[in-house]
Amino acid sequence: MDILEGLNGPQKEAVTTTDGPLLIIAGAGSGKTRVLTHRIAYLINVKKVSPYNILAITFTNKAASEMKDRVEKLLNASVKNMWISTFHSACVRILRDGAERLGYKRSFVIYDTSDSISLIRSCLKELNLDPKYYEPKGLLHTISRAKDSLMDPDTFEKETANDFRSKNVASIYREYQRRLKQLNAMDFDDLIMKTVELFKVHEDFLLQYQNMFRYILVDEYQDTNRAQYELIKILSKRYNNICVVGDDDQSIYGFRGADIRNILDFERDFPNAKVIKLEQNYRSTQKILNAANNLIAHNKGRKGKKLWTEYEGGPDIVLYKAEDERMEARYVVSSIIDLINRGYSSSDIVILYRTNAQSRAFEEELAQYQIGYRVVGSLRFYERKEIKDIMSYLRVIQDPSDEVSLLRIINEPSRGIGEKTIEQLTEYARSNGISLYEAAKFAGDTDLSARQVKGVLSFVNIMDQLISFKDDVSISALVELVLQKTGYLEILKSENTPESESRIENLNEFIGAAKEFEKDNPDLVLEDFLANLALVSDIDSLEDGEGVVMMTVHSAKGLEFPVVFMVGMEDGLFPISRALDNDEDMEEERRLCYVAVTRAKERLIMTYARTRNLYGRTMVCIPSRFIKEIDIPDFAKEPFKKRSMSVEEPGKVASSKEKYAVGMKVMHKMWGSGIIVQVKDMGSDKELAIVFQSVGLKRLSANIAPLKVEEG
DNA sequence: ACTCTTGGAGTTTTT
DNA sequence: CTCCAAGAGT
Repeated sequence: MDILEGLNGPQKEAVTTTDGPLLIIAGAGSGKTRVLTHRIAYLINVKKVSPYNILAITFTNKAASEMKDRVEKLLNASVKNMWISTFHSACVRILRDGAERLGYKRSFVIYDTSDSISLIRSCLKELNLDPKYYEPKGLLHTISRAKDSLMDPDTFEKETANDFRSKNVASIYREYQRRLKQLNAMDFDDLIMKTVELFKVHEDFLLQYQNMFRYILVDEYQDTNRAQYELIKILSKRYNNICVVGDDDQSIYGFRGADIRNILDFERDFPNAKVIKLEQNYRSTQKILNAANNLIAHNKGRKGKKLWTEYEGGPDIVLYKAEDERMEARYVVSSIIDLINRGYSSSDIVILYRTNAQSRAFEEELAQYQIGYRVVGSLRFYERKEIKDIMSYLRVIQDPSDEVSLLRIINEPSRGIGEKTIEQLTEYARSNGISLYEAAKFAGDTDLSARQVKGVLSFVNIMDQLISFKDDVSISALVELVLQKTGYLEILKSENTPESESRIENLNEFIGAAKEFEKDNPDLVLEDFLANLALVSDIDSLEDGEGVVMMTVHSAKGLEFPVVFMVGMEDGLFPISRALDNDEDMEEERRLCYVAVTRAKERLIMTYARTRNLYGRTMVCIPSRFIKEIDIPDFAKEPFKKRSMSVEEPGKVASSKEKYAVGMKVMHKMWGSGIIVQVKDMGSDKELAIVFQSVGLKRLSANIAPLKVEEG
């Protein structure tokens, strides 16, 4: 098979220019992933490069596994051991190899954001600083940015202002790093920073990896931060075969430390670099691309490119002015009903907003008309309490000296171990130079009351038992044992609320993830599972399914939909108020808007409201400046039938897989649990009458209502 | 140690 | 308005 078949001119050139620095500017929908995967295949099949000499880096696990799949298909061979991974996973792999040179144990644990925040809280306590004036979240952000720029605490102290507060922030950073090392832990930013440090200090170690990674590819280069830039710069220095792919117009993570200068200055940083632009778009109509091109032309800090397509036709872009946010939601939902009547599937449609809080009005309106929907990413899987709890249990089983995790679960579920008890145990641990967990074992020797000792020992007993099971049972079985022995599951079951049910569901999903991990990696153990888990967080990322999709513009990056609604197009909301008086922020907002526009394949509908309730006050809004900037004569006035709320022809709507019957218990997304009291046959659909605990009797369509049948 | 009340804040978030 | 976190009260 010819690897170059079906590629356009610039794409071909991007695939075959294998040696030397190469920057590929890949516009939205220009076949970027295609180029990357074909390039890897070309290196291996045509250039006879060993797969082990290639390092391909992406930003998300999803992107990495997608790339792996596609390369495997192209090569018709497994690439399981190839280095196609995220920055973070690649660094973990390197650090497991070299952490000992930095004074960490090979088995270091990875802290996620909330672990880091708890640790900062504990540092503040240690330093006697008030969390009111030193907000842990803000501190983590500051520290994180420092690490993104490769500033250690000493450099940080020198580089920042010489005032009292900054000095304290520097000492918090120093204390935080000291504690992390003591706990044998690294946070997300350490993974990159420490890898760079390792390479800078140990030349032999660096040489080994430089020789290994003779060809380096980086995806989403516009989103790299300083540390990531240094990492690839240092790794590619010997062979100089560095290919980066990105779109400066889609850099939207500046607030997380992404530095757009990395892509803008690539040619300066890597002399003799070749630049290839991919401007032909295979996704959207020309009308949508015109809007995108017009908008982004208002940015100054960019390389400049113009997307084009062979698809000239397409419907006009729609602009709708609503009286307020409720009317906005009504218009959007009535348009959705109309589109479904015309044959679109609900899953073809996405509602994009700037802030998560905006989803509410649309959820309510969609639920009212029984249209299924999915909200993406407001609360992520690994941030849920029950998942954090089970993860903490597993971490303590793996390493009882992991104090942050221990503190999280020592009284979860409640066993009467309160603040006082923990304080005394910590004191005992300090004065005897032992870990908190060991101190708990000796609870009987402390001056705790009999009741306190009982609680602590019952916890230690359960944990010791679980630890003894660790090496003998599978990971998923261990998870189930934890849930059972600690009584965690039982307590959730007895609560019997929609909330507890969903927690149980999440825990089952977690067990499922553990089983999958065992299947994919039969030779790996709990330690590996935990390391993997800290980095794989988007278990509930968008899967194929039915229902209108709702998400922030940020989470929409990389996705495409036939129909895109961009809502809340008002100055102060999008662009967000904080960007109004800052040119740099405004340009990032504009790029964000560009990302939103370029998600649309066929139809783009923008809406704004004249007034909007914000924090209980009614605000008068002005239309987003981006609407003017898009400046196209193609805006249609009233393209949809006004408020046609009835669905005469269901069109291509969700088919109900479940069979409903009177007496069944069901769960509704909005209204919680209810019981079916009547089922009416309506041809291809069924009308269900359901009595909900929360709202009483409702009549819903079986085909489109977001319902789940409860067991039993 | 748990529950209720009050107050303060309220973008985005691939790892 | 509405969600959380910290403080007071039981």
